[in-house]
Amino acid sequence: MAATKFREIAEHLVREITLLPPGSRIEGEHEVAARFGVGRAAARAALQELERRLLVCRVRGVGTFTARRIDYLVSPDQPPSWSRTVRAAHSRPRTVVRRCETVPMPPEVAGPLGREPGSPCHRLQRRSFVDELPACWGTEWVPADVLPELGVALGASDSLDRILRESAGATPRRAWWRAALECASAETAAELGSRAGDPAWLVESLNEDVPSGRLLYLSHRWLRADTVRLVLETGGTPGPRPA
Amino acid sequence: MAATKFREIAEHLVREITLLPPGSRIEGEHEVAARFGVGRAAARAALQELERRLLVCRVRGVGTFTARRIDYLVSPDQPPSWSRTVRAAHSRPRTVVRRCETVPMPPEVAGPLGREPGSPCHRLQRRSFVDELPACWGTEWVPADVLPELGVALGASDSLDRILRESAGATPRRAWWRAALECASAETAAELGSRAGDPAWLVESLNEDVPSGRLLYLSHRWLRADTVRLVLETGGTPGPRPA
DNA sequence: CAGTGGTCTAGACCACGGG
DNA sequence: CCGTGGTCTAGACCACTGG
Repeated sequence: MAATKFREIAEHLVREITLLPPGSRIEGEHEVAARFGVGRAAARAALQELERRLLVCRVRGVGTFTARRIDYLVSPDQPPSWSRTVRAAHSRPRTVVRRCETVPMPPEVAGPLGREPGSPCHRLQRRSFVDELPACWGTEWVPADVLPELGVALGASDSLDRILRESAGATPRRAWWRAALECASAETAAELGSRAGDPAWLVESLNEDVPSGRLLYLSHRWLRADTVRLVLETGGTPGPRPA
Repeated sequence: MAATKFREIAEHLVREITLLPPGSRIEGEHEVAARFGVGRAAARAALQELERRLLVCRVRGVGTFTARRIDYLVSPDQPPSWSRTVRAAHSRPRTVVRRCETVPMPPEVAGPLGREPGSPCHRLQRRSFVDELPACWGTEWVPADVLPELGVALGASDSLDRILRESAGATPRRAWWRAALECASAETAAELGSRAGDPAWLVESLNEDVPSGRLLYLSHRWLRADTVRLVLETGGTPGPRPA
């Protein structure tokens, strides 16, 4: 099966590390090379193989660690909330506001949101973390009529979902979304703390208030594929539905 | 920006190959090493960087070529047809039946399809190609009451969508689906002609007949991420909808 | 058969992060 | 400062593909 040295080493290491909890430190390149009696290139190839399979995370100057990766379910049935989704995966969420400014709504945003182009709108740029590791970055467009004092509310909570529930009396839900896996541009990679060309999700979503159907905000976010295992699902359950 | 040799070479090559049509042959490792006056490891790293960004495709014993990658839109508004979707991307589709047998419907299939467990059902295993490159593999479960003679119909056409339209008088549409990006198991990778651990999409979908709402079949397919750029979208247009 | 990418050695120097 | 992973050389042999 694995006729090469580095694959045999990789298979050996897989069996060892699958037992360990996420974030555990494992052997580095030099140690693997010494333990298996191979050159550093072979040891390196083995660890890169594990990295490619998203089983380990390697950081220069620090070491090699078993991967932390969370499941992130995007569905109309799930609330569009970073903090809730991350906590559901037993990890710690955090979101940091990078910019929040009120601007005239651009036409490409006004169209989906059903507002007048040029009407006042909050442009919110944020980064989100899983266990303090950068995982998500993007922009939300919130019409001012939804919540005039968004900037003030962000001082009290970093969850947009929570703010809209508590300060705007809304119940957000994903009304429409689109997702694709891309290769990160240099700019996107910089925000995500990854490298240009690394795989990243682009998730666009339009969110509405459940009871009223009023459109609340438009979201445009990048997620690191090595940190977030995205699962995308249409609403409802797979099965016979009423006519 | 790119302080290393291999990144500079990679950037240089990116500018050259973005002008070329897909499938064009480009320089190999030895040529790149000679042209840029570096060792083979640096040349190799540069070409691997392009491969990681899905810009080139490398085959041992053959050479390095600019990538062919098609857009594959999964949406309730798009027909669930491999051949239609691939042709829409200006490529040649082909599907090969590996197995087609009539079996009692397993419970996990009967549930979503709203049939009795154990009722007769076609279990259809197929591989699909883009421009003769393996790209997709999976299973479809078609209740026998939808089309008793599925095996016969497959002799005339390799498109399940077309068969259902012409022989069963149905208009298939995706009623529900779920998608996630996984690392291929050894078995899946073998069917896709890729390597274990390579990224692959798992797309499950439940398809119905548009006018009647009758559930037609359940699909469970793997797609090579380096061949298919999957875009997943909910139905409808992003914008204000009628109440 | 010649040419391709895949693997591997035995070195070397470097950039980075933490104590 | 030391250890980490990142880069790189100059070789070598191999497996695979195509003509």
